[in-house]
Amino acid sequence: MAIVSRCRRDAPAVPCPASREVNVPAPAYPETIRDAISHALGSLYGDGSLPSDPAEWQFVVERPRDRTHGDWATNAALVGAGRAGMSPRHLAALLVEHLPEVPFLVSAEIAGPGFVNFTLSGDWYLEVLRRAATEGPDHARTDDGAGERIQVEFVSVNPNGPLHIGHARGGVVGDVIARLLGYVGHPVQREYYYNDAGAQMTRYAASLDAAYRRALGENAEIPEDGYHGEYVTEWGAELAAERGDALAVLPEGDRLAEVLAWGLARAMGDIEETLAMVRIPFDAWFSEQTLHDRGEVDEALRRLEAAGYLYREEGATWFRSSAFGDEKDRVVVTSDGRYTYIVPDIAYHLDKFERGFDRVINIWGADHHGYIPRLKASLEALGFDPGRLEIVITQLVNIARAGEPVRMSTRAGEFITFREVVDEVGADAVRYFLAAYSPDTPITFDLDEAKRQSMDNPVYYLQYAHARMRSLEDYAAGQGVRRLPLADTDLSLLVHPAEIEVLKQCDRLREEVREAALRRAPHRITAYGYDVATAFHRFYTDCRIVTDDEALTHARLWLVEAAKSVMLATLGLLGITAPDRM
RNA sequence: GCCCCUGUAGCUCAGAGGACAGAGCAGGAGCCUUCUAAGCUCUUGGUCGGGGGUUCGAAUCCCUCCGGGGGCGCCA
Repeated sequence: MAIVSRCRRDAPAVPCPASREVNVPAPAYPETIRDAISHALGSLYGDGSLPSDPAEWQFVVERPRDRTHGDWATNAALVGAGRAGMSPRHLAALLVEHLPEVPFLVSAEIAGPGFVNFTLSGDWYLEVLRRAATEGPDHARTDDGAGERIQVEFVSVNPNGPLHIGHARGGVVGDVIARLLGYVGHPVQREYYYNDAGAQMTRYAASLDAAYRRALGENAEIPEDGYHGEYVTEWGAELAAERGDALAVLPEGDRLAEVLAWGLARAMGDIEETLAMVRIPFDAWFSEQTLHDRGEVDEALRRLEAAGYLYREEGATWFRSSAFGDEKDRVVVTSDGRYTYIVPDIAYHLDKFERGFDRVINIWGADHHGYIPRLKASLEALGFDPGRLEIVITQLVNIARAGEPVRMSTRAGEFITFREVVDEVGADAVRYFLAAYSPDTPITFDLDEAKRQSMDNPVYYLQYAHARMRSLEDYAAGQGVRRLPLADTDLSLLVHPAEIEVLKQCDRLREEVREAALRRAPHRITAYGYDVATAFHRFYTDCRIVTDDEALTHARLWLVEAAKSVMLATLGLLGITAPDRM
């Protein structure tokens, strides 16, 4: 049936009167259009109009950049023209003629070099409203990821000091990615891996021990290669205040073990607390020590050996990672018999896959990117598909004050802690800022600027939209307006361009989340939230919601309800609070 | 030297092969006796770092050159 091709070119941009149909199942866009195109191409192939099977054509159905081109567009005719042996526009015409009837679709027009632009009826947007308003913030969830169990491992900072802003970026990016993956249906586990067993912890203990003894009045020096941050001094004093000289009198080995245990708990406590301040939850905290205790570290090495990828040279044991694309082989056992850090890391990743995750996503800082090839090499050597391990690299976060960069180094100790940043700027603003840029983009967080411009911060723009929605509810209630049931509301009264624009933005939620999840791109959601807020603020300015016109008031209140559910979904995915008033 | 990221409006950044390259901020001009002006409208501003190539079509993919950031230990 070719009915759609005969639709008027000047089809009204505003909705037609609301359909009185009650139980029309809502199709999913753009999938429905894609199916219709495939169907049309199939029948063209079937009747001999196409020389080859179009089933393999890689066409897309996407939003046209220019809004006047309609709601959806496809490049199918451009993609297939070559193989069909006809001009794109001619193929597009055939395609349009063979399109089956599609609910809510009012026109399919050929445009430009051979695009087909699709326009949906206003009824579709009322369908969007109904769904969003009645089902709440979860209305756009999908089951795309139902078959793929994913673990997101992030932050994973060693427990030997406070978190800094770079760690925080990984935290926010990982957290939002996990939320996105969950929204599109993946079973997701969020895990924090901490190294409580290595040389760094020994150094940390020695540093803390020195600070502790200094606090007791002893003449102790923090080792050259130790940790020199202010917090070490503070925590040493804390330990002294808590335990007095009870540890100082122990033999050195026992004392250091005690200090290490205390310091580990102190650092982990600080880290957990800081993460809680910015609403970054974890399902599991995985200790490296447990891998040693269960023999998994030895086992990992044994399996590499059994696979034939270990050899001895210059007194050390090497892993032939270069056989899997790494630039050179790596030492796994040092000449004095100690494992290098990669061994427990290999054991850890084996453990992950043996726990049944189909995919493992690690969020790492840019300074670890060189480590990816050897880790993937180890998985491949042990028979795992390295493609199941995915590393998201976040570029650096620089801190600045009044435009002056602040240089930071954990070991040198000169750094501003994440906790301080949160105290200064607030959890919502920090989360927004850290989520708003592509992980590939280095960012500079200027504290003075963040404070000075806090009222211009886009996060408030989003939150303000929500606060307005809530305040409208309260105002309506105060005027004695009780929203009618949706079925008794005449949504066809919603014809103002600003109203339609709100619904069009609401309609984007599902596809935006899908794309952001697929691309591991939290920043798409901050941008989308901004668009929703813009549409809403404009609607608020252009249309008075609560008026003497009762029917229109009810319709608009339902529109507000739909927008609120989309805004809540967006803020929820970003982990940003939705204030009732500002 | 090798590897990764990056170069788009004055500034900060979106844009994973499509139509006329977008947004915020900054600059200019306006909008509050009515539901929150933390808001809204209009507007100025571009050799997508340079050069080749692939393609019907390139900011996007490939090569090369130039600039910026980061990483390259028997440290984690």
